[in-house]
Amino acid sequence: MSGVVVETEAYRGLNDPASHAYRGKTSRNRVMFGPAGHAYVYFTMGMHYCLNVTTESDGSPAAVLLRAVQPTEGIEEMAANRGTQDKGRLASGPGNLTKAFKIDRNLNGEDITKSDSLYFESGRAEGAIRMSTRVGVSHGKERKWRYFLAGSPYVSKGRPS
DNA sequence: TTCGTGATACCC
DNA sequence: GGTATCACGAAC
Repeated sequence: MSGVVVETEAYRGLNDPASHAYRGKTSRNRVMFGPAGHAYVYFTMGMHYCLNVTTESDGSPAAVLLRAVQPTEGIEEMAANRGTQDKGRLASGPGNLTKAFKIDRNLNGEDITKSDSLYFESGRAEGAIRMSTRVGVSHGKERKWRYFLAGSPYVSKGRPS
């Protein structure tokens, strides 16, 4: 299975009230404090996993949340995982994304620079990248740290310009 | 719009 | 020990 990332959000620990790392290191967010290039997978809202990739150096908590992916390979498998045929929504939203790709806590802390099961390739989607405020965040709205591919049907619902 | 859902973190 | 909060999604 693979796809093109079309929507992300940035979280930078200290001084970012929306970040899990804002209140310091905990057992849950510890991988955010580690070196860059690791997967941070957490369970939230009682039913959703979210996939992040850590950035910055060891001791500096920061991560990028992957919010939406445009599926390219393994679409049938993702559809089966999601229980829907709606191609435009297979991975549109953090919870949907992890479900489509079967991502769970087994991948928490995975080194994506070495892993065979989860990794990224360089490249860039066609189209304009736009920024907006992050979704579902009550504080820190002055930071427009949500990035998405303009006009893509694969980004999650609610597309402020 | 509303409601389900459960881990986490923080308050006793 | 209890409980308020939450980087959400699906159904209505």
